[in-house]
Amino acid sequence: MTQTVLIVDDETSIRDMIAISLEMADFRVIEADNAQKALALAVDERPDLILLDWMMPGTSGVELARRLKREETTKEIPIILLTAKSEEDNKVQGLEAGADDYITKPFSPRELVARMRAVLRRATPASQNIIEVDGLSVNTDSKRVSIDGEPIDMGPTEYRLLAFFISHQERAYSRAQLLDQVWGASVYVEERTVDVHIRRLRKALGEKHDYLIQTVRGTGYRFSCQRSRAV
Amino acid sequence: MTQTVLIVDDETSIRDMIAISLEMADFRVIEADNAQKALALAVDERPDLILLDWMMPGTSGVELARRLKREETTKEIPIILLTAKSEEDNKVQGLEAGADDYITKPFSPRELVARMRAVLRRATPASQNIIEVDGLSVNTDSKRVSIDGEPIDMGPTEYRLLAFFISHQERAYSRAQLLDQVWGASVYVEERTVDVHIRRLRKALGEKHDYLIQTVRGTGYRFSCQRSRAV
DNA sequence: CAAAGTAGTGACAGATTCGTGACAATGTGA
DNA sequence: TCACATTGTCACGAATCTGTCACTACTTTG
Repeated sequence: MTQTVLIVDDETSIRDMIAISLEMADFRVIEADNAQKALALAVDERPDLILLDWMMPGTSGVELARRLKREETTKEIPIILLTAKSEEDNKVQGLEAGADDYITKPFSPRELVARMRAVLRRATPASQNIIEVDGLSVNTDSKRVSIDGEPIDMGPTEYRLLAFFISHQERAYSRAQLLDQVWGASVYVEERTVDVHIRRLRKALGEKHDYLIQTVRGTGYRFSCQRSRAV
Repeated sequence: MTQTVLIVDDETSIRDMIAISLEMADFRVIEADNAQKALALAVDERPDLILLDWMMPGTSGVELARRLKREETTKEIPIILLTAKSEEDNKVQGLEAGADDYITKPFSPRELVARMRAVLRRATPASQNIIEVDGLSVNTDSKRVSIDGEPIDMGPTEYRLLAFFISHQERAYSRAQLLDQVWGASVYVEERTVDVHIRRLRKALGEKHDYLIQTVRGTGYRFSCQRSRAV
């Protein structure tokens, strides 16, 4: 879950110093020395946060901030302005341009990281790893399953089974394969045990979604959102 | 609220001199004469600031600074480097290692205290950092927790646990991860200890809010304001 | 249709995991 | 020094999960 930060500053030495501090604080860092490149990188890489120098030759930091906040793809990314001036009107101007915070040079790495965390906390509800199929969503970060937005409970084994299935859809697995994948290769349990857990999983999914777990007679089970037609 | 300062220097005479100046300025002082002890003390005592000698036999001050900034439990503690050399590249090297300021020997006690106060002031950003969820608010500056405006009490560990959780919502953490994040990587306690502190935290939150700390069976715990539906 | 094979289902005992109160050790401040 | 708060550990019981079985329902085959 490393977060990426884009540093935009025309001075290499400043960029480097910041980059080192941030990498130590476990951020991934990408850099740009002008507005043009910054814009391109922001769109391409979708950083979690942008550090923007106020003074730059060509397009200024404020102008760039304004543009970033206009673009649909980048408008959600929080921006912190770096400024050498401490005048109040710069602050206002910066915040009006859409910056989320600003910090006055010189600043300590500590202070910078602290501000960044504050901004990130405010902004990001932490990106989550979610797989969704027909209203059924499995969140592997919170280890939670929800149907039409409502979280539902199930046993650990049922959860692992579902998590495996939802990331291996449209493929039939034998009971032995499921035991290997979900229980682990070193566990010895009866094959029919799989049936019981499949039953419990179907029950947890409820009538509207239990069709997702399909029986492949003579083979095993399959997860698929395509319903089969009876012959 | 007396603040604690850790002095790390291999020369007893220098340590003593600094210690006396600082105690007179109403700081509590703890000392270490090598990197090993310093690290241990930093983790145990969580000083508010660390004064670190650049030149020490064995692990150097820079190296120690780097380590301190890597550890989750100590990375927030500001560091001032003491150096006999005044070369510019040392300064850069020190700041790169994560130091917040540096001061060149010889220095006057007055100057030292002034710098320390400056760093400590910077360390506590004026902006109030408040995270609020369903009437529960955690102020990470005042380190206070309140429910519906009413301040509530809890132990330091419970506070750290809650502070971690509230800024890492909707994610399941194992007991080992929580120990790493909240207790620190170098602390060895039983995993079940987490359970006990979870219990204490839940108790402190009271019946209306203890649902926020959810058990993820077979895994660990999760902070979330979404209640699950039983099946 | 009968027989054989395959999957669904409910129940249950044992195993695991978690909640909880108690306690001793330690730290802290008066 | 004493009272008090905090912390980590433990032991016990409660809650939940798990694997297995027995039985039923259904499907395929001959």
